[in-house]
Amino acid sequence: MATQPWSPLHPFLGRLTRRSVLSPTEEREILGLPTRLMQVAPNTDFVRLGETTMQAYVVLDGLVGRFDQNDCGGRQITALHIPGDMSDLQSVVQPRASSALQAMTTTTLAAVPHTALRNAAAAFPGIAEALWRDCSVDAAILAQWMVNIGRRDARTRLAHLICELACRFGAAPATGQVRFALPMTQAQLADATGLTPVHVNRVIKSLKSDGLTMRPRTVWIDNWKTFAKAGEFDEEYLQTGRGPAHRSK
Amino acid sequence: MATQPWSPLHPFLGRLTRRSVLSPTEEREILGLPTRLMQVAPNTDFVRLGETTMQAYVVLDGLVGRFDQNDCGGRQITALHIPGDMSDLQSVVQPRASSALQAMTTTTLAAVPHTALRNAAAAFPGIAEALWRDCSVDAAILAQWMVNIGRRDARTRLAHLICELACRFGAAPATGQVRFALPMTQAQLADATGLTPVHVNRVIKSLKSDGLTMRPRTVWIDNWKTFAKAGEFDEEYLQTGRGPAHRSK
DNA sequence: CGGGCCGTTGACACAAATCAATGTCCGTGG
DNA sequence: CCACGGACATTGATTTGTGTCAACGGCCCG
Repeated sequence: MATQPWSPLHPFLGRLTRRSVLSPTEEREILGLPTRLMQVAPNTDFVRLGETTMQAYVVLDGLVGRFDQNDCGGRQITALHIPGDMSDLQSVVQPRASSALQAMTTTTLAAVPHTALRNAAAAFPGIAEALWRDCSVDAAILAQWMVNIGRRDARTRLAHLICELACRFGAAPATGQVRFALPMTQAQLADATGLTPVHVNRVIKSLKSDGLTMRPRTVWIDNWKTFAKAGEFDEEYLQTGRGPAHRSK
Repeated sequence: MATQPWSPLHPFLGRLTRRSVLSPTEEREILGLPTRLMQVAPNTDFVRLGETTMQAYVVLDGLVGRFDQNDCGGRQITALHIPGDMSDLQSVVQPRASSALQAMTTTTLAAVPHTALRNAAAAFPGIAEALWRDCSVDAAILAQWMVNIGRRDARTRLAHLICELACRFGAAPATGQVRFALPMTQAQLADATGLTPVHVNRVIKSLKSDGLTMRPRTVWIDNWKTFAKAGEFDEEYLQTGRGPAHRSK
């Protein structure tokens, strides 16, 4: 890997190889995918509902939310994408966007054309499988969010979301203390949890008793184990450990 | 197609080709996949949480639910699979089950080994893409359910679910009247909507004023358009129309 | 005939939404 | 440098949708 060429897609490759086994050729193929870098201002959609896209977007820096709404304008965030994530992977097989993608802070993206991804997937079964697996992990996260929203009270719900983000950001959940940057407003947290901004505020206050401190852009957790229990959190579903090497022969 | 051999997987092929374009060879490949037929009694899990599976299951008859739970035993159904669906497609790339699969009525399944699916996907890029696309539509449905649970009140929520099922069952949403069989108890509807059985009951009664009648195993809707409005339902996300033929060259 | 599952209904409790202010920070422009 | 405005956070009072508890009824099936 010392001789790998530089590519903006390194974080993305890292995300893939954390879960899937790729051959050196396949890794080179990923890093060699054509990209177009772009920067997006906070609170602006870069994919709009119903739009047909020709590319998928790797998040390099910042935070991206997938936004859906009901008919009365109620917003629901159905996914959050952090650096390394391909925020629109499914658009490769489903180019018409069924929800909007919005940068939640100043965000740097690498756009990768669908054609390039599709050709890579067709030529290298290992890549196809890795991409498919990544979609599938996203779906597992979605299912957890559903349990969260459908069957947990506001306190547990918010704690669970924060735990998930702590894990995904790799904020050392082994140690007692956890601290990470989270560039989300309380209103955005409300949109992600199906709550009200006001109630999110109250819940945050209430979670102080479980060792949570939130300042504008940072999260502080006194004791990971305690707090994870408050959020009924079990990181299993994040598939942090790389699955067995399912290589098609 | 008149000369196609008989296969229990015809319904599954139909599901795939409604959304993806497959070559005749690829279609034959799908139909030729090895299967093992099995019948499952009502309310029994055929995939348990945490289990590692070696096959995926096509629903041939009946109804399958994907069950998750919180730590207090609250159940949440995160997906429903009707005949033609591959109920566990993601297990191909993620064999460790992150939720349980339960037959909700007497259900007939066709088990297809992962190895066969993976080999087919590796040999035929069109098949890989079709499978990937199907996973992706499931994810879109999941996202809609999240909006449903997170941002709609109980009435709208239940109406939306019923509309979705009506569409997926192909219950002629063009005409005014709709009628279809739905083998779910009110408690199961509650698990799917994040509500309480008692409240589901009340909401059903309330939805009578929008032309809904539910008898034990059948749903009756007087006027589809009226009722769809009550459920804020727009079938777009079900991807009923087949997407453009994204064939990798 | 009896027992269990499911649907139905009522009274009541409570979590979260709603409404409405006020406070704090921060960038911008006078 | 200070005044202003806007975005966010915070707090209180009040309402309401949904959950909870408990009982009863119908129906099927053994």
